Amino acid sequence: MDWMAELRLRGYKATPQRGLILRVLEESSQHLTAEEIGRAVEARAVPLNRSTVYRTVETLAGLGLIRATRIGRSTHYEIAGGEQDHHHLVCSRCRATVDLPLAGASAELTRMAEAAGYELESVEVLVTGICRTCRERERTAATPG
Amino acid sequence: MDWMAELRLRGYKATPQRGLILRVLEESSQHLTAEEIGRAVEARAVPLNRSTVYRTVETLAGLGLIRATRIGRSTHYEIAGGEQDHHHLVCSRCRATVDLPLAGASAELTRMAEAAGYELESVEVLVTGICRTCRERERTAATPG
DNA sequence: GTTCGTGCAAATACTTTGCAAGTCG
DNA sequence: CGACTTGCAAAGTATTTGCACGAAC
Repeated sequence: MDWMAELRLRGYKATPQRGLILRVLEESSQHLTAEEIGRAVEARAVPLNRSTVYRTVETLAGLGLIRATRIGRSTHYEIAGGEQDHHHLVCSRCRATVDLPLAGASAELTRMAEAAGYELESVEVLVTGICRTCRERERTAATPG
Repeated sequence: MDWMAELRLRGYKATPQRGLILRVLEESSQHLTAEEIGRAVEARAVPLNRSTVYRTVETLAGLGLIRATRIGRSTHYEIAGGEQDHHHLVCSRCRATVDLPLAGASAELTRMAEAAGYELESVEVLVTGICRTCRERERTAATPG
């Protein structure tokens, strides 16, 4: 995706910072925090202020180019690729996260929201559990010996 | 519910602070933040340090007596009454929150989590929308004249 | 009397804001 | 050139921690 062109097309300035943040998110295919985005961009030898990260992700989320998700105490960002209705399964120990492709999950939710008089905006499903790795680590640690 | 007895029964000290926090949550039937809990207790003329609130809600959540939910940037707490599987519909404007009784929502999620190698712990569904009041206020505000 | 819990103060993590300087179109 | 962006520094909000005193059992 040519992010620079996309930004200009929408009437936003195509700055190197915006391009880098989008590229980093695109290549990571992960949910990154503002801090992680900053470090990833800086790994490319481009200094990037955290305020800029925060302001940029807000702008990009507003444009629908990226999606924000609160996990634990920080907000994580990811490229708003194809599947709109995917959610997150997070390990409560190590924070490892996998996506849950929850295709039709919001159908009933929409109905319920409308019944409550709300105009639906977003559905965020956050499932927590313990991943296999952490479970095995804990089992091993618990083994007497 | 006799919270003091419940606490002692489980081997925890039954302090007035714990009792008050539980009572406040029970009576509010709302999702309160740590700050709101503190203010509500203090409204009963009992000073209550915020650290104590945070430590207490963590303890009580660990005991399963209350439930924690992240809404926006702060964590909200509520009495862990009957319906385990209820979730939240929040107005993105005024933060008004209603419960969504999502009975069987986690059945499929459990299956998916297990398929991913996770042992399920919790399912949190956070739906945002615009409540009727806010929509009407905005419509009125937008009316030319 | 011991152990656990609380208050206080300071620290931490995450995020937001005001303002001057810099860049894009 | 002018509007939009960035960097910097400082502030703000939410939460956590160390420690000494105090309360519950």
